[in-house]
Amino acid sequence: MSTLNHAIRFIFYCNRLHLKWLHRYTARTFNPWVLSNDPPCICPVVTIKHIAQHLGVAASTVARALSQDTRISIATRAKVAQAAQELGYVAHSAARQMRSQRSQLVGLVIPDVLNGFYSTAAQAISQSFDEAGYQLVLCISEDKPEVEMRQVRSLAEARVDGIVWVPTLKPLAPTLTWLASIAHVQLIRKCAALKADWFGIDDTATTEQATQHLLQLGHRHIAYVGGPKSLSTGADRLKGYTQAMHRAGATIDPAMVFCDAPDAQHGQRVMGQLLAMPTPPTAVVISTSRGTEGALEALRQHGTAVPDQLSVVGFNDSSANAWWGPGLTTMRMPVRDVAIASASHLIRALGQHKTTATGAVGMVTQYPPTLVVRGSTAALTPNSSQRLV
Amino acid sequence: MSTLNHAIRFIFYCNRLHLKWLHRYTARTFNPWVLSNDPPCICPVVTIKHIAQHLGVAASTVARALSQDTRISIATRAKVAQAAQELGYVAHSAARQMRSQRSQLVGLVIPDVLNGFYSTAAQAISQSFDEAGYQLVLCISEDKPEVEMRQVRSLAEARVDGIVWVPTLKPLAPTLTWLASIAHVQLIRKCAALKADWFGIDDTATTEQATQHLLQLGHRHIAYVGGPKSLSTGADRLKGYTQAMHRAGATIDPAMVFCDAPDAQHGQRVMGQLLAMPTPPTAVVISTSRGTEGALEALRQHGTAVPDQLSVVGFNDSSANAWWGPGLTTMRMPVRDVAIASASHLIRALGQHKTTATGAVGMVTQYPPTLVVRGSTAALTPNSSQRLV
DNA sequence: AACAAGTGCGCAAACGATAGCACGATGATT
DNA sequence: AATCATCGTGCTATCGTTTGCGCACTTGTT
Repeated sequence: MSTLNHAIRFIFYCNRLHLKWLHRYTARTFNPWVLSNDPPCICPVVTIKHIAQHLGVAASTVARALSQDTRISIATRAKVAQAAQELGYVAHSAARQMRSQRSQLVGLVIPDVLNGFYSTAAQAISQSFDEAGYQLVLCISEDKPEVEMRQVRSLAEARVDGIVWVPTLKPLAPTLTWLASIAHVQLIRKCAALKADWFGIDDTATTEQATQHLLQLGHRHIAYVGGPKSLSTGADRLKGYTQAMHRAGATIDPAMVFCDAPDAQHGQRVMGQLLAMPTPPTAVVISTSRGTEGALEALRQHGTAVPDQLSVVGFNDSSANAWWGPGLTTMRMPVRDVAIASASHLIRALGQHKTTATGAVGMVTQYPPTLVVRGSTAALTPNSSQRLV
Repeated sequence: MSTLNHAIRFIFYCNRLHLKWLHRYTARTFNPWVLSNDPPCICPVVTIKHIAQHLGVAASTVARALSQDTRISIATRAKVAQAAQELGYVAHSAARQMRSQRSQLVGLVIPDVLNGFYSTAAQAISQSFDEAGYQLVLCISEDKPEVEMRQVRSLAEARVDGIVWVPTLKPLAPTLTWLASIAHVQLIRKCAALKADWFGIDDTATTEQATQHLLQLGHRHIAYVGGPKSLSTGADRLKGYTQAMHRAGATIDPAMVFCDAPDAQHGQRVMGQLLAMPTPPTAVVISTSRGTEGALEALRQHGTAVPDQLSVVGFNDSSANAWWGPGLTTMRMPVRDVAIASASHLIRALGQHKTTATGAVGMVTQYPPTLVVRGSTAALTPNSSQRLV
């Protein structure tokens, strides 16, 4: 039996060996801070552990001291603050995000930043979020759904807390899926496929006012140059024009209504077409920002007399519009107000730790536009009406 | 020996038992995924662990499959990809950043985005980084050093991989300290206090060309309206004006040289002062973008005849400049090219895992401006010279 | 039949900050 | 004097991902 005895002892030995192993293993697992003797220091960044070691306190104490936790004594807090300062500590937001589930990032998806309309919005939104302690991730979608999709995906991966979004023409399905899981507001344009709080302009009113203004001046042959109908802004602005015309009993010539890409090229080309017509319109309403630029260029090139030969209402007021020829009558929009409102709304929602922007998703906040009358519109004169005969 | 044999077998049995134990233990310790029975599911986000559980493989396998690691069989990779798709997996970049030490974020610090000069740069930089797979964190410093400092601090905390930076007038010391630890390039303006690669315009050449143009037209009494001398751009542009004047033997009247805030208000006010002088200049060089806007407004309000009464050279060409009065002669700058070059340079540096932007820090890349001559400048006529007598 | 090389995948250790729990020390209360 | 509340702090699990190491199994080679 001595052999068996030995064997049993051997078993116990094995047991202890394993336990030791286990112990060493777990011990190695949770305290691997070889901070004091670390020549292979690849990352020269100071962490709270360094501060903790420096002061001889625990890392958690440092963390709490830095976040002004009242449980930590004032004296300790001061010491930690000083050490952090001396050692050049810079917090690591990604690590913080891992636990707190909040990135303090928000995404802004806009089609274009050269367009004064959107750059104004971007500036205001940037300021609002900056003040609220959020960082802004800028995405320029160039109005391309694929680009927008990629960017929204990236924002989702970055776990942005919220998104301010100007939808493109036809957002792709994955875009909507990803967005649905993030707090977000829609800006300027509405996306019917995804219910969300919306902030924008009363687009119908813009063109309605402009058309009414021209009608009151006696014009009846009024052309319209706008964006695509599939865009909410395009449809609403067309509606404003149509409504005003119908109400005044004016007939709409379908050949004088253009809804296409909202860019300068389109504006320039269409204005060229209008001017080349056998019986051109006596007035024109343009309802896109870039389209206005193109149209003005076309008018300049053709040497058209404004407003004698043609009355023009442009879109999106800027100081440059005052310079153009006789001064451009335009629709001025409170873009800055809209942008600030949308940002504030999102910030408020985020402050309440809501994943969806509000309880009542689908809120609509609409700002009124103003018509700024300058020299490019005038009453229908015998001259211009004679041209039609 | 049969007893011993049994004992030995028993030992092995125990070993296996222990291993199993160890296995179970570690399994409980390190795999506490109560994923299947988790009613208290706070975070509804799918992680690689969920995918792993779904497929019955290890999380590491999923991670490798998603990153197209060749060690994982094609079949497994396909299964993982499909499961990720079905479950709606979205990677968590913060967690990735924790290990990889790369955030795929870059910061852009510019003074203003309403200024066409900077919005053009922002657009180009945004596109470049987007294509390279980086996300852009936009910071608008409003030319305020404190704001800039706070924003750079935040960028450092976000551990951005790089920064494109338009320095403010007098960057604060901490700003420079934090920036020094991050790969960055300076854009447009130089910051002497912090050596870094710089991309910008040949600022001296801008005003030199403009002034030469006016001198060739016969002007001698040429005023200058620019930005502050403490800004590298302000100093260089003033230098260009001075050099051209000296070379032509023209005397510079200190009362006609204005270097102050580069905003529209200053431009408008100074232009008003110039026009009110007993012997006003016959020509003026304006070397800031916003200053030009203000000056044009002043000229419009005063009803000054341009170029008969006064020749004007503006700054930063835009389509609006062509509309203004007789067309504005301006200095056109390849802002887009500069911006793209700076972004590409930073992207290249980041690709080489460099912490500082390049080996040879302090590289200077300068692009030439072009003078676009329009109607706002004309030869000195007897009329305008008589006014001086 | 034994051995070497290769393939496919699992384990667990990080990354840095934070929060829950616990523990010792002090002072206050019964 | 014993118990309890309070205060200041420490320990460690956790977030989701990546990666080095290593095991098990398969195939090719002597």
